[in-house]
Amino acid sequence: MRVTGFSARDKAQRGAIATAAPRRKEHIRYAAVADILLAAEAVFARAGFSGATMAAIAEGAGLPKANLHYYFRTKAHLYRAVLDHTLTLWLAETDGIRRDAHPAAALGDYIRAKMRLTATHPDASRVFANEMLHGAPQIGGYLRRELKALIDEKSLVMEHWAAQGLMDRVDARHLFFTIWASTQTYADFQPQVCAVLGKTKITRAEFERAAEQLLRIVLKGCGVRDIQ
Amino acid sequence: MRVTGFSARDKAQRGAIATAAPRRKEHIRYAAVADILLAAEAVFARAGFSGATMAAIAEGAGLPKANLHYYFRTKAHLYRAVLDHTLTLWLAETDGIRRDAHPAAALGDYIRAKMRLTATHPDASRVFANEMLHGAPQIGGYLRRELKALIDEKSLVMEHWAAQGLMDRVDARHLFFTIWASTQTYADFQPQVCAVLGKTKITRAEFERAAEQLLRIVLKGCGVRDIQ
DNA sequence: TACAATCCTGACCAACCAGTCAGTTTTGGA
DNA sequence: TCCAAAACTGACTGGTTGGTCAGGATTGTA
Repeated sequence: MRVTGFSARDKAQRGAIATAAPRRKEHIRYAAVADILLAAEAVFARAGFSGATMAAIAEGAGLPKANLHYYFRTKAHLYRAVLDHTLTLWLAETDGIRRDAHPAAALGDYIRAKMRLTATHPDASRVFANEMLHGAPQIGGYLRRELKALIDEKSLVMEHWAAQGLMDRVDARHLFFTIWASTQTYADFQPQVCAVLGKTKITRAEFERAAEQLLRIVLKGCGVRDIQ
Repeated sequence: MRVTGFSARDKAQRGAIATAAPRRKEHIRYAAVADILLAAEAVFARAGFSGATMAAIAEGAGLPKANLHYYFRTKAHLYRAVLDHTLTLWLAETDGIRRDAHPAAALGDYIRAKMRLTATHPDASRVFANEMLHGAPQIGGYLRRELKALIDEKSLVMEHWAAQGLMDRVDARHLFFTIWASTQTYADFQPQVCAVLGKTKITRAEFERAAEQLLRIVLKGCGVRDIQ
């Protein structure tokens, strides 16, 4: 997913995204780019854009710093590539929310999927959160276009469900904010969660526990009827 | 509230906190420190610790940079002062959650208060979020001590309410995570909220709308009985 | 008014860091 | 094996920024 409309001619982007291209040493590029993106995600997640250093990312990827600049011209280019990668994860999982589904199943699956995503990709969540906190300079346009359109559409679905008597009439937009915030907090605010739970890490079981309670509260709170 | 245990002898701290002290030019110091903290909060909120520059804060406060260093020895000291200031806001508002209150009123008031705090102090929320994202290096101890103790206590209150049949048996810790996340998201993820709502800023009315829906979903979702 | 404590500031410096570049090594097709 | 494209790298640079400092200005009390 390209959301930034940035540097279509960037070497690394081309290598990472184009699938049909002159074969040759593509696997080298592909592997290097993957390593760099992985290391960059971790560093950007913890330090934000300004706090991250190319040296730290290079060390994480096990490469000399100059090599990063061979694949990604600037730190900003690398950051945008990480963001793009992150956003591909974000929009997914809403497919189940459609008119012909039952809200209990659709919303339940969505919440579970969101929580699973948070558990498996916490750094992606943190990169996204950092970008938000800084005013979303890179992805503002994407949010106003693609995301807004998606949620507008899902709002209609929920209105339809309400009209059918399958659930209460709720503001779908604010409901999404609640679900997003309540799941992502387990990545973004992990230190707080761990501190309050008295643990050093959030276990798989704890994630499931969190998902089940959130799901129960949201479904019951929105008056979602059980599947008959 | 001093949570960092840092530099008790720091001039600015002493000036800003001690109330009984040799009178003299204290008002000058007090006013300057207040200006600096205000400007610093705004800059740290948007840029994080690394992205914030002393020059930007100085400009925001209308002071030369060297003057900042007169009141706060280092950027780190200033940051901790801002965090301390932020945390005084955080722990408040839970007073209403006690055994002899009714959960409908207590939880309702708490959610409204949290949302109001988010609306009036968005930058405080963002500074806090930044600190979390960076692994809470400064306030980890505070979270593990004061915050954990507080939530442990509130958990007992909710268990009591459940035993009385006033609400369902829920995991109070995860419920707090949900409430915190769902309110603070309107500050921390403001760009996303604005984008989805198709607005440029979140109005007072929209905040109330958000609070009321969250409150309704949480209370109904937790099976809180209406006040008879 | 004297004067000491406090407040204020321009100019400067050392550290850090993104980005460059010239030159070397590796790769794989012909 | 040859060779051109691609991959790689150590060393360097210019700009930014946190922090210092010497000295000047204000303040309020005695």
